[in-house]
Amino acid sequence: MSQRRVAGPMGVMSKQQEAMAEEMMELRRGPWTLEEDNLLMNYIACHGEGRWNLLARCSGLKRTGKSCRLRWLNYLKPDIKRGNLTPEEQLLILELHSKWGNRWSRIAQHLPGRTDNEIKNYWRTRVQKQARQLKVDANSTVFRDAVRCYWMPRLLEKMAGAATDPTPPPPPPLHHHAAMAAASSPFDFDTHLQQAEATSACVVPPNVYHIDPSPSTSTSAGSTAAAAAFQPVPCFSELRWDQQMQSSGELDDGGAGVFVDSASVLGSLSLDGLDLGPAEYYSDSTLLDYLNSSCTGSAMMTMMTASGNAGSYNYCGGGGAMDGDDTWRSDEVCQAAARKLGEWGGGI
DNA sequence: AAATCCGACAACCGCATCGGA
DNA sequence: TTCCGATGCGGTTGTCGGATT
Repeated sequence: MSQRRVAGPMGVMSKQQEAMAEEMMELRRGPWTLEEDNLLMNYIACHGEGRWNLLARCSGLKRTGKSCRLRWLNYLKPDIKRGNLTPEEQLLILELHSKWGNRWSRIAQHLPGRTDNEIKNYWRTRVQKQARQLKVDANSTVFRDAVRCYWMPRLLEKMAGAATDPTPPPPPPLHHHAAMAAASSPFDFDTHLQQAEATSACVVPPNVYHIDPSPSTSTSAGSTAAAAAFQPVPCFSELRWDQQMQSSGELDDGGAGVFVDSASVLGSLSLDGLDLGPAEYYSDSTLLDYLNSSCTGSAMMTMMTASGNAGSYNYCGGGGAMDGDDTWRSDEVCQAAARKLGEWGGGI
């Protein structure tokens, strides 16, 4: 783009002439007004999309063709979907980004109504922020593991929660966790994605995943990572519990931070007044499964130990307490991920 | 109540690519 | 084959509104 033709019969201008013309036209910049939006929409309604520079000259808009195109594609186009990204969409973005990196427009093709700009902003404001808080690079394997093992399951829980009956289930049977895992049917994301690509269809994964239990062995950002699937594992709620326990001082778990140590204290448990029975019947995972599946908001859990000490803990897991972006906003989440990754040798 | 901070998102900028002359 | 306008893409900046101090 180093040279341009001198103005000739085709009406092509030199750079200087172009600058002068721009100056005369006083090209507008910054936010679009309602009048400009109407002008643009009317012009496109009459003449269709494309030929953006021509549009800019002929529509009466004092904008560049680029600016017109961007305004239309990112904001005015009728099929643009507004509002927060759904958990399904967030999950898809995470998954596709792990495959393709910053190929925003390509990712956007799989989210009907969402623009590349919107997805890019989402990534920068939400995802990269979490990476910063974890003090890792957003493209690092460590962070991808955190996404895969913590964030994605959380989103899946939300998706599952939205699709199920809101009434809490009865207290869990023993080994409830294993039963849930066994009930999950496997889902291969890559296969699903390939089918969708072949048909140009929207890729929305089903709610049920099958887990790859070895996060630190995750491979490249390619197909293996994408194929990693998930079960409803105990998630960040576990660590919230853990923090509550440690900070309370009522039940000293020795700082190990594992709920099962505390739960194994002889005694009884109750949740919002509902007797859950002897504490020793509960492993951390069965209890957490129950909490995750039954508590849509906060709940008060009480533990009475054999020695008569009572401890009450406010459980803040479940869908209701983690609506929206809170999933990732909380400091506990970051600390949790950091600690877990440390356990895996993630080296934060 | 005012000042400041911060997150979200719209918009801009520079570069790459494509296609027509 | 070369040139150059049009378009697309990704990175960055600017602006605004809500939250916090």
